[in-house]
Amino acid sequence: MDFRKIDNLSVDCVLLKIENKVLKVLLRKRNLNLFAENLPVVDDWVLPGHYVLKSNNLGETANRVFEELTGEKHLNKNQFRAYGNAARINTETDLLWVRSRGATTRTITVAYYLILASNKKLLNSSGVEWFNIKDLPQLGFDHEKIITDAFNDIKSKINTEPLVFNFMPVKFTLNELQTVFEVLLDTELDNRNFRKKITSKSYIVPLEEKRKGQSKKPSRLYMFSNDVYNQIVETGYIINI
Amino acid sequence: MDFRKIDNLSVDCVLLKIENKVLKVLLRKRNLNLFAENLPVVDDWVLPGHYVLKSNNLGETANRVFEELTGEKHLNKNQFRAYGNAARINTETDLLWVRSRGATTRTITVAYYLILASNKKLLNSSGVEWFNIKDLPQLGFDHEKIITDAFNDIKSKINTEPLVFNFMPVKFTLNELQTVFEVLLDTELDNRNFRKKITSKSYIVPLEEKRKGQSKKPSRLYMFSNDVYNQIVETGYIINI
DNA sequence: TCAAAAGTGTTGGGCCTACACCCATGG
DNA sequence: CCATGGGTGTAGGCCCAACACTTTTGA
Repeated sequence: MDFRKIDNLSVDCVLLKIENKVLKVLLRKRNLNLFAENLPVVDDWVLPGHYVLKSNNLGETANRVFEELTGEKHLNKNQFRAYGNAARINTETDLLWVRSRGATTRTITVAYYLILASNKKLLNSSGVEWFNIKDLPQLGFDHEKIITDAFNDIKSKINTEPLVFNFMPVKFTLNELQTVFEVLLDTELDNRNFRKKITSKSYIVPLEEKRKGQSKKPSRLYMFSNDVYNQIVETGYIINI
Repeated sequence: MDFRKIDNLSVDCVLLKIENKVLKVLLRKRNLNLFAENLPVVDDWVLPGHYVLKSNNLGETANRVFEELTGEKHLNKNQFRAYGNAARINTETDLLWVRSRGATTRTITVAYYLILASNKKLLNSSGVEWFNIKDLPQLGFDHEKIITDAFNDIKSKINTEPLVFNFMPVKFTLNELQTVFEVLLDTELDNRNFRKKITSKSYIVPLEEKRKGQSKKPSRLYMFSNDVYNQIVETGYIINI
């Protein structure tokens, strides 16, 4: 195992979750005081990421970012684009920051998005915060574009890949699932029609269990079965909202 | 302009075209004789690519590969994935090859696909050859996987993005377009239904012109209008074969 | 005149949309 | 007993798939 980092290669992660009908991105505070006067020279937000170690794969690097934040392994992660323009790092603050890290100013970053279920909590949330994707703070580098690209990729895949279920806890209600679609697509859906479509899919399995307490009337729980989905997908079946 | 290359970063290009109802990939002969006996140590095929120069963007590097082969600029190109596993270069031949080039054995490659119209000819085709994507020769590195990934990406986008038209000359007949869909999706389509769908799209514009000579009966030519498409796309319109 | 590809319409069924009220429970 | 979110059925229309023959020309 070689723990030295490749000084021009990093992985950035767009962690996403839906909470209270809002799509949120996790950002890390970037802060650097160069002068005694305590004037922050760099004071904005960036995506969580890591330089890639000599012995690590790209995906392993994304896993590591995720583990440090959540304490958990194994996750759906999607690589969606690499960013490596020569002038990608060009503002004074970005250059300052990169140099302070002993990295090169021509850094390639490979971007992943990782979707968290709404009930997941972060293990370590110091220096890190969830932001509404429609109301982002000042971001460093080209990270605003990276977030936009991630969101667009997700939207483009939502009808053909079972991505949505990553936003869900293992057991979920149909109304919760509908909300996820509505938030991601930014529309309203007809509840009766939605239920018909969803319950017609063999890979969305109704459980005996009902959830009590959340609302007045108990609601039936469903789960997504990857096993069943993988059988079906061969014949071109998709979710079509 | 800094012409030194970044020794751990390359761009590989999957050039694709459809010819005689066959989807073809362009490969470059890889050949290296290390010993006087003239035994070829490396003798297989790889994707055309380049190391990235310090002053070049990733996309510019893809453009350069394309220009050297076709003599033309400006092209639709799609970045679809980066490959950077630590053990990505691991066979004896691949290691030998990379070292002979003075590059590092931990190289990240960013992959693009570029689609050529069926009537386009290569400017410089020495050391390079078109192969049926279903019948590839011995390939170096992980280039077989890269080609598979490219193909899957195209298939996944074919119904939602106007990718197919890149396989077409500017002016084309409906039957030619149908063939492209059939080759890419590996199915047969009903000619009457296909024509109805296609001619219902305002961005596929019939021309006055007819093509003579190719077949007995002259056939009407159509063109794809990006202008019109861009207007329409906002309202969620797509090609739906 | 015939071979070869271009081009053309209709019908039945399935699927999708639109739409309003009752149910089960907690407070 | 009432407030709250959970849950249900139908009818009309649109779209899609299935299907076979005529047209135009070159040879």
